Amino acid sequence: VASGGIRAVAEAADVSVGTVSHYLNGTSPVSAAKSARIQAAIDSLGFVRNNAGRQLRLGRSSTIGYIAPDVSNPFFTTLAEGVERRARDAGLSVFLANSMGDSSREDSYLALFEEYRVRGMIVASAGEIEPRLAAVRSRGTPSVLMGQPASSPDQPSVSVDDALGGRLAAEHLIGRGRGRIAFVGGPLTRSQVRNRLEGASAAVRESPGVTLEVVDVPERTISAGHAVATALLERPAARRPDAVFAVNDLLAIGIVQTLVAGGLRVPQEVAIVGYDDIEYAENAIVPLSSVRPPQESLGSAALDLLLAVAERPAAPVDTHLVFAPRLVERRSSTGD
Amino acid sequence: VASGGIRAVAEAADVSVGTVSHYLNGTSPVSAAKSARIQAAIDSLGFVRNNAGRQLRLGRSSTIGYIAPDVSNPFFTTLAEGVERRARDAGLSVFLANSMGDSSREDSYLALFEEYRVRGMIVASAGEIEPRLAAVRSRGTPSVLMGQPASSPDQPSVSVDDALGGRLAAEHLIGRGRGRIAFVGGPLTRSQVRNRLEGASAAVRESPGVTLEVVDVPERTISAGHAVATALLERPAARRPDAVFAVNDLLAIGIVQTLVAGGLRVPQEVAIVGYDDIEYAENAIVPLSSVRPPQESLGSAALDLLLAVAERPAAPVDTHLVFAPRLVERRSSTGD
DNA sequence: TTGAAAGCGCTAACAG
DNA sequence: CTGTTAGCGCTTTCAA
Repeated sequence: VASGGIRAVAEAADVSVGTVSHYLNGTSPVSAAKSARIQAAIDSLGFVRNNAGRQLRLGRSSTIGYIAPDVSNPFFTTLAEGVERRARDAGLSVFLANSMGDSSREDSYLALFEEYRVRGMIVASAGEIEPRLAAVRSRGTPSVLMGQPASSPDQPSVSVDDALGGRLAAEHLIGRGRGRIAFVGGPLTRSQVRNRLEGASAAVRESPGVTLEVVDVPERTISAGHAVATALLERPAARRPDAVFAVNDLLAIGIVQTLVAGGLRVPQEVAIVGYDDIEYAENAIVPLSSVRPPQESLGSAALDLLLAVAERPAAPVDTHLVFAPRLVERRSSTGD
Repeated sequence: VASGGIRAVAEAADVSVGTVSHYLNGTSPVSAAKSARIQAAIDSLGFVRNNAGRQLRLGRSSTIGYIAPDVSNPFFTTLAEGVERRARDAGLSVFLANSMGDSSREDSYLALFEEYRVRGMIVASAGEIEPRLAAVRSRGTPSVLMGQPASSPDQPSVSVDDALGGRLAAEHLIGRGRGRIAFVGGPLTRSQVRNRLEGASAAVRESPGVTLEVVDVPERTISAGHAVATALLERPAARRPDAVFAVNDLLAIGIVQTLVAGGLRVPQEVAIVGYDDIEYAENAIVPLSSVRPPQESLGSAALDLLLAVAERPAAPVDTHLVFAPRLVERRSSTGD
């Protein structure tokens, strides 16, 4: 059964509370005899340091908050691992919160972390969150926006060069001789989607004779991919694209599955490139070529940036980090 | 920029700290005039309630901790959603921690949540964690073990009847006329794996003429499934099983993919049943039959149980909840 | 090395 | 309705 705090320990060990604190934190040397007595008291009392008291006194916590829109997307999990690893090195802990893409949940976790006085937050959001982060920042809690470049210079962010990613995908397909490319993705209100399309578009523009068709989809799931591919199969062969660039891997996987099931050969008749390089990409029926953001680096970079701005709020460092993705070539686009 | 606490607000609004506290918590009515002044002060000062002070005073927090071994497994995420939904109804928040299957991380989050004095924890662990939970419990923090039935009567747990799940899968395959079943999974040190096998085994034992082969695998991933299926394809047709029961869906998906790619017809030549019914199961090349635990209920039941034992530590309630899974039939086992 | 004591921000009991 | 006040458990000067 739980018992008193540091005071009870002090009494049981017949020392002062200050000494117990020093023993606990190594703030100042404690004699061997007293150390032993203190430890014995801790064990027999089942003492656990109360973080509320500690944090109240210290004025700050050593926890950072990470808000992800969709914990079930492997992409965000990989990021979280990078964040955690680096946090651990810095002696910090990470609390995860799952906003499920819902902005009211996002808000309530933002508020919760603020009340907990976390050292800072890392926020991956699908929506318009900068104003909220600005408010939080003005009250003293720093944050790093993850996944999209911040528009305000005061808001640190870590993101991926999606236009470059789109360009890499398109250039690769064009380089393999494809001339009728379909871009599958949406909605274009998302900057990530828009930028990937723009990059692909630029590459196509520079290649005479190559066309780019846009297939807008509301969701980026495997089933959405099935639907798109079903429609593609119904077209006469001449009007079908000979290459597909899907805005994420789930879509791409759905497309590949349905095309193959429908008798089309991938990549001979239709080559496919996805985006994110999630674990399932490598293990799809036809291993999927994919644009790969440097997921591990993103997470640790976000934490480093957060620490940097937390130390010196008037940040002289460059606070808008953009990482370059690279293309991972697999059979879905190179196996012919 | 952040500023003082409740006292600064009181001064700015020209009221007492008690009144501010009452305003904040609705503990006692506050006149309209003062309410307005207080709110104005809060806004202009950017005041945010300090949880450390609050919690120190209250003596307990309204947060619960959830430790998952693998946030990227959709199964645990679905559980987490159930937990969160119910927590929200009860006015509680949930902090997620990702142990990545590593028991030292598990330990450090356990300790962290304990220092934070969470109302309780929900712990999904792959390993031997009961002794640790017992220690934590003896110091005053209640917990619910998720995914495996606790062996101690004092440790509340929420789990799935895996033996029943195994039985359902096997009976279904036998009922469809299959006689040579392969159980693919491992390691048998995991109780979940062992129980699923036992259930299947019992069903086979009751069906004369039916055989059950065990294919032990160290991992339960898509690639492990690929490896198993590759080996299966190399066997002469007569020595191949006519049905496969895979201990989870990732394995099953890998197996289906490789078999189909190898020219075998699923389910005509080999029928397949998986376990967990993750989202990808429904969207596999051949939609996968799968044993489905009641994921939504599991999460909310765990939270309810936690609250129940937190209220009355000498629990008269039944603290070992076991849920029955059901079989979801899809084409991989019924499409012939 | 050790002890004594102040005070972090907040809530709730009590008195008005 | 509102103000005063006593701690919640901890760290950290400051002296000894």
